[in-house]
Amino acid sequence: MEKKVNNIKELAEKLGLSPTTVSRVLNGKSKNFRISQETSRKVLDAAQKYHYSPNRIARGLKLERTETVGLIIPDIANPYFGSIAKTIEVEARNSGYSIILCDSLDDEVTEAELLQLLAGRKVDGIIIAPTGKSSRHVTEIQQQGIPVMVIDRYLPGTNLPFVTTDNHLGALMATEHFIEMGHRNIACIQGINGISANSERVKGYRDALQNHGIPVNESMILGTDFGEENGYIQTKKLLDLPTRPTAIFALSNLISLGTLRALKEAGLTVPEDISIVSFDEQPYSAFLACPMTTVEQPREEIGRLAFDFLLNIINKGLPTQTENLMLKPRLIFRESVKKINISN
Amino acid sequence: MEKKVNNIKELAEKLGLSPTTVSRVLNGKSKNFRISQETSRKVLDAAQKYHYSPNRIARGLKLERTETVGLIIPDIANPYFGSIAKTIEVEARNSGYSIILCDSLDDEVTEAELLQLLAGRKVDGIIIAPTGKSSRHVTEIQQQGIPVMVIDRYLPGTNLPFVTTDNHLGALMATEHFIEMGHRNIACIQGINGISANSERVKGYRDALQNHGIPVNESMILGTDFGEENGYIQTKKLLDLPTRPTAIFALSNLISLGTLRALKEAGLTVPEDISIVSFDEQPYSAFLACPMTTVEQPREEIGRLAFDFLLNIINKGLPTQTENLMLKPRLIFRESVKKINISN
DNA sequence: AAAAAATGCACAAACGATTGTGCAAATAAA
DNA sequence: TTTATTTGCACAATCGTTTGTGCATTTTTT
Repeated sequence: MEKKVNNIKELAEKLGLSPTTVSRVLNGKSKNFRISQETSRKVLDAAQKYHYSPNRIARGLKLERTETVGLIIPDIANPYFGSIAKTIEVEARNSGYSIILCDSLDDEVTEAELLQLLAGRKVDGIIIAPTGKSSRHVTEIQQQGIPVMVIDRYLPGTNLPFVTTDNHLGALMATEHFIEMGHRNIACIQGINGISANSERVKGYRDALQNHGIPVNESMILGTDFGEENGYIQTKKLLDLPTRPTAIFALSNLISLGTLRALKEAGLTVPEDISIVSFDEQPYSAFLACPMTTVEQPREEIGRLAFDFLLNIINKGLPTQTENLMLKPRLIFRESVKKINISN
Repeated sequence: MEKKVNNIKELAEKLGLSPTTVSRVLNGKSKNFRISQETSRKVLDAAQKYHYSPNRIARGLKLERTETVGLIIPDIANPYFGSIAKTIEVEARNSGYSIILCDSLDDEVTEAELLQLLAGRKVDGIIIAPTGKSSRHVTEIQQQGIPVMVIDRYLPGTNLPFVTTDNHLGALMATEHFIEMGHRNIACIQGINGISANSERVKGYRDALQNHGIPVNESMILGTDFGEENGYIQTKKLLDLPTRPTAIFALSNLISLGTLRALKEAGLTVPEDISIVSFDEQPYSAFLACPMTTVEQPREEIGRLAFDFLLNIINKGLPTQTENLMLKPRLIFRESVKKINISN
């Protein structure tokens, strides 16, 4: 095996050529600069032989393009985000990009810091699943000229392009399923109040009820965030109510896990004692004590489209308004919703 | 808000100083180069005022240090790896490093490509959860002078430093639990045959049996990889056997999910019809149809230690042999193992 | 007061690529 | 044969840092 060559100058010297020529050949610009076929071939062969590949840092400096994309995720340990991250990474790699992964720990301050960090690292673009209600720090980054793509939710009042699930539809379908099964007193444990994904889901829940002439009981909409603990706490509250709901709509996979914990503690079983539908399909959904009916989000598609759009913005500087997309979720029917008497 | 300054030269001009001085102050080298307190203060103030932060690409080029670490994971959608990735990212960030995330898709060829990719991106080090049996491509990277840290398993015959769970102990504990509960015919669905994590677990399984004078039935050790499908297929095979095992030890969280699917299809329930213990604790483990007894790996510790060690190697060029660590797992008792008659 | 030492900072090269332009040599046209 | 055109490549600047060294000026020592 030939000794590795470390930079373009060394390779050029071995070939008796200038770095200019080598660079142009390696970047496929031979034609534009009238490099002869013969020279081109020699350069390419030598590059292989000596295992030369351009230093991407130097390249990035000169080109002001790092072929790197920042990805900010509230919790990469959550398989929902994990699988989105996976698709994004693979999709990016296929286009020559790498992903700088950042976990915002579901914390707005951290998130703001991460955005600055990524800007400092000169990423070509950022994909973010925002954690909080505030969007100032995100738009600021956009105004600094860094292409940003929002996933999982959108940020109202901004022109940040996004790709999300149609959360309203998902919640509508789930709630209608409850209603069809005879439920009237349906609780909704929400995530962060005020962010779009949550608002849309709650709105879907409300709309479904109203469409069927069922009054919305505001005390049945409760919760503070998408975590497990929230699901646990809110469920306990619900169980303490004089008239318990017959069904719980959990707006995230972690919330429903918390709900299950609270129910178990209380010695209640699904769906006999209480029915559940959860947002976010998971590999284990089918194997829970009671196989869970879930709203499945098209995670692969979200990831793929988010990166593709980002790439478009990076390359063509597309007007960002056009890049908004809401994908249809799917309701997966299992056994966690019990059919009950309408009279109930 | 003051206009942003884009490079050190601009900032130096505003201050009437040279880039040299500005750079030295910003890097905390004022003393070494006798920059006056007054000048230092001015520089620091101006840097804040004009929102200047050094271009990390240029810096990386000059210093030959990118403050970037590559992370190669077989499947980031798997929450086991997700939570390891999370700790690593946070730990790295606290030390000024960023993570370039790569998903090897559990494919050796991809993994080899990713290692080259990361080398080309001039990462300061690499943390890898290797996917296959081969370790050539990993040691090659190490020989190129890039610090490498292996997690989740170790690569025998190399001097690649690693931090893993004590897989032998975990499997030993799990199998002994089965035995104590009266099981004698215990199947073991393994992952990739030949990699350390798997071999250690299988060895733990064997040793537990032998310690108790139970002969090892080789046909009860089966399986090809850590995926869900493997768990499904092997379980079906086991169920077709003339004398079914009374217990299944699944060597990964995905395998046990596959096992559950097969059992469900066959109309069998846990633990009445068959007992299970699974490697890898998960948030949902407690809420499965039958709450699962699991072997929990110390994921946070693995991630944290892996990065800390890597940083040591990067900074101090420590001899890598000293950085090996095996952490104790914990057996979490739930209800998936039934007590049966010894006579059985 | 002269010599020595300390103080405070700047020059310019280097990291490894890319690129606008320029300039011979070879070929074609007149 | 002379001029014009094409072919094939190289020079040198540039991206934004960092850093070894050098050089005035001020302060201290003798």
